[in-house]
Amino acid sequence: MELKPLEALKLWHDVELDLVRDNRPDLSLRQIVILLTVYLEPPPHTVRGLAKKLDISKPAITRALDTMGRLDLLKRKRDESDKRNVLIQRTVTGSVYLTDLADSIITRARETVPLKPLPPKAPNSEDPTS
Amino acid sequence: MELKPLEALKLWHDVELDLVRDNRPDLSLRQIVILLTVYLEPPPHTVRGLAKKLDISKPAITRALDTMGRLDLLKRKRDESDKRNVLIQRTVTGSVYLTDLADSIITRARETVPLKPLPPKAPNSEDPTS
DNA sequence: TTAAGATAATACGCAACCGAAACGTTTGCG
DNA sequence: CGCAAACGTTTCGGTTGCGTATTATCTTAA
Repeated sequence: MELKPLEALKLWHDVELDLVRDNRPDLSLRQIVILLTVYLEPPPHTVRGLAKKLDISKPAITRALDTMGRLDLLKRKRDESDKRNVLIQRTVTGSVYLTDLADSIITRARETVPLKPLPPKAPNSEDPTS
Repeated sequence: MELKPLEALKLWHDVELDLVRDNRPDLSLRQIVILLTVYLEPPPHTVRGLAKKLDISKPAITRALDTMGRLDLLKRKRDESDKRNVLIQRTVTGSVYLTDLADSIITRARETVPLKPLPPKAPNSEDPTS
C-alpha cells in the first residue's frame, strides 16, 4: 500500500475524529492497543503476557481490564488448569466496537486515498499532497 | 485505497503500538486530534474554533494546549488585532512528532497491506486475512 | 462612557490513570 | 510438608483529565 505523509496524517486525523465525536467510550491509546491485541492475536491472553508484549506495567493492564470489562468490551475468566492465571476473552460488544472502527478506517481511507483509476498516468488535475 | 477489515485493524494496532512503545509523549486521543487539526488545516486556529469544529469543550482545549505547549508541540500567541483571541501555532517539535507519526503509518501500511504485485492470482502460500 | 457580549482561562469536584511496592492465592519444587 | 516462585490484584501517593460554572480581559454598541 502506498501512502504519502499528508495522506497518512489526514487518514489518522479523520478516523480519530470519528472516535472522538461518536459517543464511543473514550478509550486511551493503551486501552485500544490492548483491545486490538486481544482480538487480533490468537489466544490465550494473560495479564502478564500482554504486559510483556506491549511493554505496559501489569497494574496498568489490570486497570484497563477493569474499565473495558465494565464497558463489556472484553471479559476475564479464571484459568481452571492454573488458577493463578486470568484469561482475557472477547465479547460481542467488543467485536462490534472493532467492526465499527474498521468501518471508519476503511471509509476514511477510501475518501482520503483514492485508488488510482489508471496505472501509468491518470489525468488528474490535482496534486494536493506532494 | 482498498482495505479489508482485518488489515485495517492490524494497521491501527501496529501504529498505536509504535506510539505506546516509543517514548513519545503519551497524548490522549483528543490531544492528537487537536494537534493534527492545527497542522493539517489552514490557520488561524482559535480555542473556540477548535472546540466547535471538534465538538470538544473549550476548557478541554485549553488544557490540551497547556499540556502540549509544555511539550513544545504547539504554542499560543495572542491575537494582536483582537486580544480576546488566542492563535494556536505550530512548532518545530510538533512537526517532527507528526513526521514520525506519518512515517510509522506509512511503514506499517506497507508491511500490513502489501501492494498487489500481480493482479489476478499471486502465488502466495498464505491467506491470513480473509 | 458605560453596559452588554465575546473569548480564553480558572476553580471546583470528581474520576481515571500511572508506577512502585505490598499482598493474597496458587503452584510446584525440594 | 514447607517454602519460594509466579501471577494478578490492591494500595499508596501523585498526576492528569473531564464538565460545569465562574472569572478576567477585551471589544463593541448604545
